[in-house]
Amino acid sequence: MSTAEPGHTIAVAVQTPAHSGMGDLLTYRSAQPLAPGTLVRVPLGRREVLGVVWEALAAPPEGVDLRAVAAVLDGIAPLDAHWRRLVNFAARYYQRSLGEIALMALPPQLRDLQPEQLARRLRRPAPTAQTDAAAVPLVALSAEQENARAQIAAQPGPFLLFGSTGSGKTEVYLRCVQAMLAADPSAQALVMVPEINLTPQLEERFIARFGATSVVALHSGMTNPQRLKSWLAAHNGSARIVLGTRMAVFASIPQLRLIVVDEEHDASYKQQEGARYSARDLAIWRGREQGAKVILGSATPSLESWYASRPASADDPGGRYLRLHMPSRIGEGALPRLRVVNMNHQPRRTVFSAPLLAALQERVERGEQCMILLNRRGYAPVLHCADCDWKSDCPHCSAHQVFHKADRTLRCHHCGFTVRVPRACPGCGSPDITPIGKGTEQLEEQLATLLADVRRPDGSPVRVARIDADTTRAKGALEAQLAQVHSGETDVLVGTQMIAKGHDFRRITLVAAVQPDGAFFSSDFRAPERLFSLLMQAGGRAGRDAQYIASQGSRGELWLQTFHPEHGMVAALRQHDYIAFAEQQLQERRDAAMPPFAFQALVRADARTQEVAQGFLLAASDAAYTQGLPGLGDHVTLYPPVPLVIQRVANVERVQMLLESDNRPALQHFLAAWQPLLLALRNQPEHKGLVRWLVDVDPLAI
DNA sequence: AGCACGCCGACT
DNA sequence: GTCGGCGTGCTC
Repeated sequence: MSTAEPGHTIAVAVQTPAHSGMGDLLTYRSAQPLAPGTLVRVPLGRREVLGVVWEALAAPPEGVDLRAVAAVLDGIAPLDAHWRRLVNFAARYYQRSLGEIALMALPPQLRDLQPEQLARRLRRPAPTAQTDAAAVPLVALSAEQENARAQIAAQPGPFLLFGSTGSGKTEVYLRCVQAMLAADPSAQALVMVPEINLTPQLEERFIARFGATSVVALHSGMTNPQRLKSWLAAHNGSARIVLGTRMAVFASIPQLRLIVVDEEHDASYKQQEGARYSARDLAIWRGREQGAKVILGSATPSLESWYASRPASADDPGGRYLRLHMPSRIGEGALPRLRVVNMNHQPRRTVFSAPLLAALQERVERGEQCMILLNRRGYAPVLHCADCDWKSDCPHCSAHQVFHKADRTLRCHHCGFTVRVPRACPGCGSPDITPIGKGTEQLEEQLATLLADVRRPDGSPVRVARIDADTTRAKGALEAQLAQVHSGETDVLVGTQMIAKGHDFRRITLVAAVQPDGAFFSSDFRAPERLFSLLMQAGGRAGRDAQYIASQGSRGELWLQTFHPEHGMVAALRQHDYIAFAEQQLQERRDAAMPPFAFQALVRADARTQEVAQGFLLAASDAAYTQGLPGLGDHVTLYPPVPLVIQRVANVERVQMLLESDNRPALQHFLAAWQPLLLALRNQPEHKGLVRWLVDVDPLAI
């Protein structure tokens, strides 16, 4: 077809397959010059795809027959250099192609809209505002809040807003956004929360303060048309405030001046599939690049952020962040008291110890609410045959199928494989098959029995409810169930950690973790950090309504049932002392040369057999040594491949290899140089059974 | 990743 | 005789 026709040669980012061996950018020709950032539709094979013009090339590359750009989406202003630099950085840092990140960052509906359809969409008049900013009189800030606000106004940041649950961090965010919007009539703000569930309540608060026209939300729970609409409003500047989950960090926000990352320690900010980016870390990078202040907020910061915000001392210039501390609870609500039950002194197999049961009963009789936490869905994690030792193993995974009593199924939580519960043992026919261990379903059932005779103040029987991923599968189910708790209909709420996050249950005065011990001695070095954060957050739920609690003459309590009451974390929890806990954890990390004192990446291979997966990583390791890749041996350490904790999922064997470095750029250089070697290996016949391989930079768990 | 082409089994 | 199974190969 075409030869050296006149026209312009342009490089376009399209969604090329991550490891197809194609370059980042494909080259096309265009009759008109096209500015970088312009959205175009280009032919790719037999289809036509969305692309982003990345740069104009002086000359077409040798030996490729260029095809012409099919259409230009000129109704949308080109993406600016800030956005393109963010995409470029994320692609390099997380070892993905430019096109993959660029397309991931755009609203999905743009991919399948023809220019005419888009033009029609853009002509549609924007609905006029239903809600104006309410003239709500502002409550006065506490001295701590005022100090934080003033520091954020005066300093460049980034800031770590370290404020306990109930210290009023959200009000500080609101004031900072308000000040920034007032100072600059075109300025925009980005506010991120870890989970979709938390966006509605945040949206409500921001709309009440700033009006519905200035606020848009961006998260995966929205429909594609909604997402497009929000994205366009952020892109053209009509939305002053963008609220969203981690994906919002990639929104085009040309006049971005402030970024808030609430609950910055939360693991949800790290994407766990595809491009494994950290929205919190990208927010820091984006803020610096685009000249926006960044506020990270948490009651239990990640150790990374805690370390990065350490104050300067005689022999240490201090961290890159400015730490702002707000230790007090608004309304003088006392922090909950910690109650520890030593399970070594309880009868074996006790689930609810006598003292905890008595406390629950007492609270219910007083009309108060309780919350029981257990991180395991279902009735029991495994079924077992007493005669032949059969266990309900998933045939496709190296994991047990979980017994769900409600619908009489055995379900694998890793691949979804579900069967009906057998009447007799599939191994030997014995009828003596019994559930081992406890899940939330069973706790709910047992509590209902144990508290059957307990009466609420009005004489009605106790009501036990459960909230977990199983009870909230249907759309709107979570909201409905939360509303039941708020209305006081529920006395005792059993659930997984999803009930501990962010939801304000004002009348809960007791929170109990019945089996937290797993995390004390987990192989995952971040498990203690996560448990501490969860318990502090959950404990913060207990007794937020200070007046109510005072009127009852009681105090919020956090109960722990543990076989290890001497564990250091227990003491730190008792004192509500995040600082002591963090310092102790940091010391351990420093001694073991772990993050934040070292930088990590994982390379994982998925294959049909364990041998192929291992073989691929061994070959990758060998290749790195024979090629003498930069940094290997002095700055970068390669560890031997090991199977994942759950070795096989859906009949795919999974092996991973840890890389560690004392220097972030060195690790980056190494990974970039390694990538082409991995690609070449993949095509060798001895690695035929390889399903995929992936790189996880700054992994959360190893 | 899509989406083709390509060469072998049970249906209108 | 076709509809369709998923093996493998390509996309500026």
